[in-house]
Amino acid sequence: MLNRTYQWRPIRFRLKSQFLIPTFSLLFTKPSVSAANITSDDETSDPVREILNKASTSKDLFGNHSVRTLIPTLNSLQVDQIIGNLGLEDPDSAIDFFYLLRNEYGSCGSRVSQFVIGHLLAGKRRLKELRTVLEQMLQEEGSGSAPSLSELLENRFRAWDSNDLVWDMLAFAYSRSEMVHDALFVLAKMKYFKIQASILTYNSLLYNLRHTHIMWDVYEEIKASGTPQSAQTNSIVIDGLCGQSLLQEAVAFLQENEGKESKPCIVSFNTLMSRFCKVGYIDVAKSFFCMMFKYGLLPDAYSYNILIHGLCIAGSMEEALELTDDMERHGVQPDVVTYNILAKGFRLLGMMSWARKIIRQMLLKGLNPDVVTYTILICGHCQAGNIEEGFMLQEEMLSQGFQLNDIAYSVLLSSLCKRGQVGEALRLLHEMESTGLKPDVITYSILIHGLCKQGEVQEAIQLYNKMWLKRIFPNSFTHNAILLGLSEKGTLLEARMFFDSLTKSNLMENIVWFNIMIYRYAKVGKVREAVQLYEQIIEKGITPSIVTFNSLIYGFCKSRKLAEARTWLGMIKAHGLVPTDVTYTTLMNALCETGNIRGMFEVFREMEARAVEPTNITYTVIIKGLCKQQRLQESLQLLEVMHAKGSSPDEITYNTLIHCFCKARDMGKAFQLHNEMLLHNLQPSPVTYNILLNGLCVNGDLNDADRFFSSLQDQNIRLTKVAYTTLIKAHCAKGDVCKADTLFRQMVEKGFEISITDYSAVINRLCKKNLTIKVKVFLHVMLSDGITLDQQICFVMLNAFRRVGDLTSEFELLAKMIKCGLLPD
DNA sequence: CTAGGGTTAG
Repeated sequence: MLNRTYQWRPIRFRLKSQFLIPTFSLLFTKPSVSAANITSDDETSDPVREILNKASTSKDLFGNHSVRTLIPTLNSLQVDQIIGNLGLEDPDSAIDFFYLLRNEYGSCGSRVSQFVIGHLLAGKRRLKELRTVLEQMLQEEGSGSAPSLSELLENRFRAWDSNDLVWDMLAFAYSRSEMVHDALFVLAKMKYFKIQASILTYNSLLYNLRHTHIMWDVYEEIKASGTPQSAQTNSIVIDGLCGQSLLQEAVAFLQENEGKESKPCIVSFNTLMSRFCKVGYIDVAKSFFCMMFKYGLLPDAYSYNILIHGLCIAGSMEEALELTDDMERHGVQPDVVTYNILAKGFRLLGMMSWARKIIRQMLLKGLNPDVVTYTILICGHCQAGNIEEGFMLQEEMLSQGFQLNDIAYSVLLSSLCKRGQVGEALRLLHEMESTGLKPDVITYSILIHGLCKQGEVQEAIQLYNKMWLKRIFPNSFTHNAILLGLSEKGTLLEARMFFDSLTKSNLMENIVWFNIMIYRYAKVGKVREAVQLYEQIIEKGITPSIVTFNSLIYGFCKSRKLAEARTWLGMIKAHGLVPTDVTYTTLMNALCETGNIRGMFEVFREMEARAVEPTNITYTVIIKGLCKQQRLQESLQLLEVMHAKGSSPDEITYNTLIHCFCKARDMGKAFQLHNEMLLHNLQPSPVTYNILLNGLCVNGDLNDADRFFSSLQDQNIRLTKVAYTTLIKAHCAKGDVCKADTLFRQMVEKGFEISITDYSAVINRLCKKNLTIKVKVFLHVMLSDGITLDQQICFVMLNAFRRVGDLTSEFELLAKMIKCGLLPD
């Protein structure tokens, strides 16, 4: 007590303050807090004296009306004076006064007052409150404040009772607020004053530093300081080691340190199991689960949930359900998390009816769905393409008093983007922002990817820049999207430049960037460049993925180097990877294209032998192969197989078959297949119509083709340029130039871009029929369209003019050709 | 220490 009053003595403080007012006033407002005790009355302002008087006479200080009216008039100095005095006389009242100020007037007094209260709380071992007071202080001070706060504690409070405890709590609060450097500064000060830090403080610091090697310094210091370790200490180290991908070391650490001094800790085991599940070693996790029993530990709900989660992610739902039963048998009740994990497992497998069954079970248990439950359901519906159901669930959530979080919004955004409704997605982003949610790097990446997929790379880059402005930093996913957009929309060179800048500026290079580039090179037939990138991957020690190899194989197939493509199939196995449905389908497609149907079936048999499930694309390729051999009945049978297997044929499957029947001059069956598409809710594409139109032109009456074409136009069905050129060519060939002319004009009016090929197609056919007058008309239109001639079409026309004896036109054309440099002389 | 969101290939 004496010591305490000594520090509070106004004499020393006043002396100092007389010289230091300018700087000190910042921290201490004005001289002594306890001045009221000692100094003459005129130095103590009236409200302070009045409140202190009331405090000594009345029991219920704060129920007193006149005190209540005085409080709002107090300034910071006066608050310090009251707290300082009350603190000496009546700590409880001081604390009450402090809370009253904070809760009802939103003021916390100066740092001095806060530290006074801190010491009083520490003295009464009200540690949680002490932590709150300090954490609030640190929120306001921010990082880098440790030196000034330490100085205050050192100069003004060192001799106070419980001062050691406040120091420790200050370090702890800094650590919890993730101001690690400040925490270390305070710890250093404490070491200097020989104040022992508590294990809680050490653990918190250890936790914050667990992903760095400094973790060991803290750990060594804990040992050196002789502070008794808590059960938590070791599990933090274990988690840290796992986080640094040192799983072996983590296990070794557990074996060395657990169960020797104290009972081993469940948390350590849980941490290890969770980490091993995450990297796919579920069997290892299971063995830890069993080991717990040997150590005399009973797994808790976390242990079960972690293992159930691991099983669900691996798709072993049966085992996951068994373990859930086990859990109940051992008297550990499955909780909301357990059911959410199971529901997610079924969702991942696309088994939404089972997921709903799980949720029903949960409801029967009297557990209420939470935001995560709803998010899983929304995700499941969206995944199945039913966004509308997703939005209905959003409504339900809101009516249940849940607010959608950023993850639920991301799920909805992502499925809108996948459907190509990026505009809708952007609208949803605004809705999200208006509810106060902050889109994060994932949300932005989804949108950027959506925009890039739609070819709106400029907009994507704008969003990318906006993200930077909001200090949300793009990650490799974001860059994937931009690279993808550039490679699809821009030139290959542009994409390569962006790719090079990515690989140069990023320490962690991403296999997906390489895969995107390799695929692009493969697609345009630049296998050499693709292989060069593959060599770079190997040189840099990056692990290639199955996509890398599939893209390379695709490249060799595109360049008709099938033997090499097969060699690369061997490389997949050499790298410990497994060929996928894409691998085999790519090869099968290439063999089919070259007419090697036997080879195609050989690959298919290998695929079956390796138990790789064929997809609808695989079946479509086989159908294409069968069609090539005119095995029409078999291809129709395969279509039935697809329906039966639930491997739904898509629009391309039908287009393949329709094309095949058109070629076989069976237009009836072709149209029947078209109707079947509609029955299966498959929207025929412009390609479907081109195939049918061409079929009618080649096999049937041109009038049928015309009628079909107009009916499509009447229904406002989207058609491509090919539909027009198909009909135009047919009319040219049959000699109805008038009709061809009309269609050509229509095509131009629709805004399609017309090239020399389109004119050449018409002119070629007209020339064949010696319809040179019409040729001249088309030539004129073409030239006025700004299209330049090429040598090939000129010679065709010259020959035609010569045949019909139109010398004038022949010379005119020759003159034009010389002007364009199409003739040597 | 457990549950919910984003990437490349035919």
